[in-house]
This record gives sequence, structure tokens and C-alpha cells, in this order.
Amino acid sequence: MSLYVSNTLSGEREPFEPDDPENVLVYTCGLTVSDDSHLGHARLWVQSDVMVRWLSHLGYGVRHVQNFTDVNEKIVARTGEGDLGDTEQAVARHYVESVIEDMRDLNLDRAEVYPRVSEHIPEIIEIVETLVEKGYAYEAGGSVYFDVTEFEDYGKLSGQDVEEIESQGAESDRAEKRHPADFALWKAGAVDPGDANEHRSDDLPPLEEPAGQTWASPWGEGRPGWHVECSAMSTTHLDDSIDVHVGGQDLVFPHHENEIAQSEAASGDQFATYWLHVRLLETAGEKMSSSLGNYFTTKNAVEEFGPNVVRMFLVSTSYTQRQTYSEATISEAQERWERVERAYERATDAADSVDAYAKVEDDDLRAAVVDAREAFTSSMNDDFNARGAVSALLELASAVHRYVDEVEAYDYRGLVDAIETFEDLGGGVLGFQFGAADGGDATLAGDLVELVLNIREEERAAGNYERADELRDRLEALGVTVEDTDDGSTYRL
RNA sequence: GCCAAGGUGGCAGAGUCCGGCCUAACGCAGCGGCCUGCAGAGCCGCCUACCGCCGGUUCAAAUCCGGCCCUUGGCUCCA
Repeated sequence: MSLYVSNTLSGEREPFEPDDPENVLVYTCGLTVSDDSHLGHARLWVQSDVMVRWLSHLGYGVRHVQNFTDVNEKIVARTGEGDLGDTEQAVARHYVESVIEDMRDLNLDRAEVYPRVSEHIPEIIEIVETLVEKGYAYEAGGSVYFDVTEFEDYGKLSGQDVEEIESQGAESDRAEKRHPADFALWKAGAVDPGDANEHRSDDLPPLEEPAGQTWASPWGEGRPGWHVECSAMSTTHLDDSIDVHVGGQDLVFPHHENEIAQSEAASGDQFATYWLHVRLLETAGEKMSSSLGNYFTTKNAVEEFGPNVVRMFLVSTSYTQRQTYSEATISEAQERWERVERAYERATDAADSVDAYAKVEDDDLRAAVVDAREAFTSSMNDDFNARGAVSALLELASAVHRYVDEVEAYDYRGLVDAIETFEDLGGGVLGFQFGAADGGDATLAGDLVELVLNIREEERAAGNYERADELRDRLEALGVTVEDTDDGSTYRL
């Protein structure tokens, strides 16, 4: 049983066959650090995180690189806003920090490196020079453009026909270009104040002068074009030829198409074997995006629902399918997560109880574990179908509940197998955190809740149900859900 | 206009690559029952889908082919 993936380049689902299984190269097209991230970005990260985790789980050696675009006119547009700072670098640093925080909150596995554009200017210039030397690019007015008519395969990723493409890039550049579809590799000078002001908040004074960083180049002072960065960074940190390129589907054209053109024209090798595009997150029928203002930030989502629910949500639709964000869809994710978590806790409690015996063996429970592992694996191997994988865990959850409900003497080993399945697959592959304490005071809070529950138990034993219910209601108001079971009361924060 | 991806129950979402186990998975919501002092959780059961429309191929199609309609994304910064 092997892994199949949907490759945008071929338009088909194909068997995954990396060049070197010990060294699978994965590049995730990161984001421009001009604002806090939103759930749409988080979806891409979590999906690519799960892909990388699954590849590792299958035994591949994976090297994962994810970039930050820290040179961009939208960043320049925010200079002087609040305490963001007065320079492009300062604003970028602020949001890089914010994004790293979001990634940590979402429990993403760390990438090997998070390169930034600003520290790769020499490599970018080198690629542009190579392209000029090879005749794929030309200089005009201190800028350098890629000549799409020179690159035979242009359009192979997105299906675009060069002659049908209206124009790429700013209107002011059009006159300099030989062909409307040509795109900038290097842009002369600093950011035009007019371009930056388009993205600038109305509360701020508009920029008057050209702004943003510039670097010296063979063509004069200027800034790198957007598309070359990814070519430079993936080549620098991985190789001319990589196995997997992950990105949002809104970047297929022109960004990824242009990456292919630059990289392949420069190196002569195929740039990426598998192009995996994560479809977009939508709200009310349109994509969630910063420019539309209809977004939910990662920070707000994590704060309101917690990392596990957010991850469960973001993994609830396969990456090849667009996903809807709504009250209903996020609360479904919450239910799914809590169902898995409760079963995990139930199995843990049962295994820890005095009714768990080394010599008891239960075929149904053990079979359920085996079934769950198989179903999980075949779902993940089928194009990283994480929702299907979660469904496998939910089936195991039902089996655990049924078992613990029915039986008096527990199969210790069977329960541990179930627990390990939740931990290895739910935790290790899907990135959920089981039994995570919510903060440093959790222990004290837990002790206090136990104390209140003991008092409530005495009231219940004495038949004082009104008093018992009052205690339960007041705990609920504090965010503690109390549940009575045969073995006493339990609580969840 | 051009390019790309989709349209499956009230919602959400697998299945479509390799046609038959799909009288359509898992889940949410809803309904009934068990359990419970009550509630919750859990368990059992029910509910609603002829799989966008029309034609074709086939013994057999949600799955293959053709046409049409609709939605979303891209062609301008965008994960």
C-alpha cells in the first residue's frame, strides 16, 4: 500500500515516488508578513504539516523548508502604523514574530529552516544574472524581466496560453516589457509611494517618497521581484530539483507558473516533481482573505477554540477540496475533537484502574485497534485524506466506549494499544495534543475542582440534589463541565 | 472573455483515479429508546440522497464519454 497524491502539474492522482526516500525535499510557499495570519493561512500550514508528518511516519527522511516574504509593498504600506516601526524591516520583523507564534500555537512541527527574502538577495541576483546570460531575461530601465516567449513550457502548470494572458505586474511597467505576460525579476528603485498607498490605511498620512529597502545590483539599486524569491530560497536550502512544492491554490498562476519558468530556465532541471495545491478556505461563499476583510485571525481562533479544535477543523476537508468556514462547521470540528479526546481519556482511566488485568484479552477491542490503524493508513495514503483518518479514530473511540461500558475486567494490553493508537496517529501524525494542561495553574485549579466535587458528592449522597446542582451550575459558569459517571464525577475545563 | 477546480442527504463531507461490496462512510443537527436523582457523556435505533441537468457507452455508472447550467478560484497584492 503506497501513497498517492494529486499533482497539479499532471492534473492527476499519482503514486508518490521521491528521488531519494532518505531525503525527500518539501517546500511550502509561505506568506507575506504584512499582517497577522488568518485561518486560511493556517489551513495551508496545517495541511502541509500533516503531509510532512505522514511522510515521516511512512519512513521517509523529510527536509521541509517554509519561507517568509519580508520584502513587499504591503509591508512598506504599514510603516509608521501603531508601534510597528518606521521601516519595512521593522514591520516585517513584527509579523514574522507573530506568525511564528501562531505556528507554535497550532503545534506545527518545526520546518528545517524558515528563510526570508531579505537575507537571500545575493542568491536572487545570481539567478537573475544567469537568466539574463542564458537569454531568458532582459533589462529595461534598471528592471529585469523574464521573457516568457523564450521558455517553451510556459503555462504547463496552470494551463494558460501565453497569447491569452493580458498582462502581469504593475501598469507602469507595461511599456518596458516586450510581451505583456513577461514578469519582473528585479524592479528598479524603491517602492513607488502610489503603489504602497493603495494598501495603506486611511488613518495614516500617505507616503510621499519612494520607500522600502533597496539593494545594489548589476542593474542599479532595486528590489527583487516576487516570484524569484521562492526559486532562490528553495534552491539555496534544498536543491535545484525538489520533490514536493506545497502552496495555496490562489498562487497557481502566476506565482507558481513563474517559479517554474525561472527555476527551470536557470537550472535546466525540473523544478518540482509534485505540485500540491491546498484549496481555499471560504466564508459565506467567498475566499477568506486579508484584502476582503472577511477573515478570522489564527490568534482569535486558537484563543476561542483551542489548538486541537482549530486543527481538527482545518483537517476536516481534504486539501484538494475548498473548505467552508461557518459557526456550524467549526462546532462540528469541536464535537469531533471532543469525541476523540473523551475516548482517549476513558481508555486512559480504564487502563489505570484496578479493573485492568494483564491476563484479560478481548478480541473485539484488539480487532478495533487493528481496524482503526488500517483505516487510518489507507485514508492517509489516499492523497492525505486526513478527515478519513479522523473518522478512523472516531470508530476506535466508539469501540472503546462500547468496550468499557460492557466489560467488568479490562484487557490492559488492548487498552494500551488503543491509547497508543490515539497518541501515535492522532498525536504524532495529525498533531493533536492529548491531555494537554491549559496553563501553569492547571494543577492547582484541578485540585480545587476536585475539592468542590468532593463536597458535591457528599451532598448527592445525602440526597441534597438542589445543592449539588447548584455547585455543578456554578462550576459550569466558571468553565468547568461536570459529568457524573458510575465511578464518580469527572470534569473538563 | 480566457485558464483551472468543483456541484453527493437539513449541514458538513468520504467515495469519482481502477464502473459492480454505494439500497452511498465518519460526523453535526433532529427524533426515539437504554443508562442517570436530574443533566451531560456514552450506548442502541431512526431520519433525510435516485449522487447539478440532458443524452450516450455498458449486463451494470455517483463513478466512463459528450453537451448544457451553476458555484468558486486565477488572469491585479493574496495561502
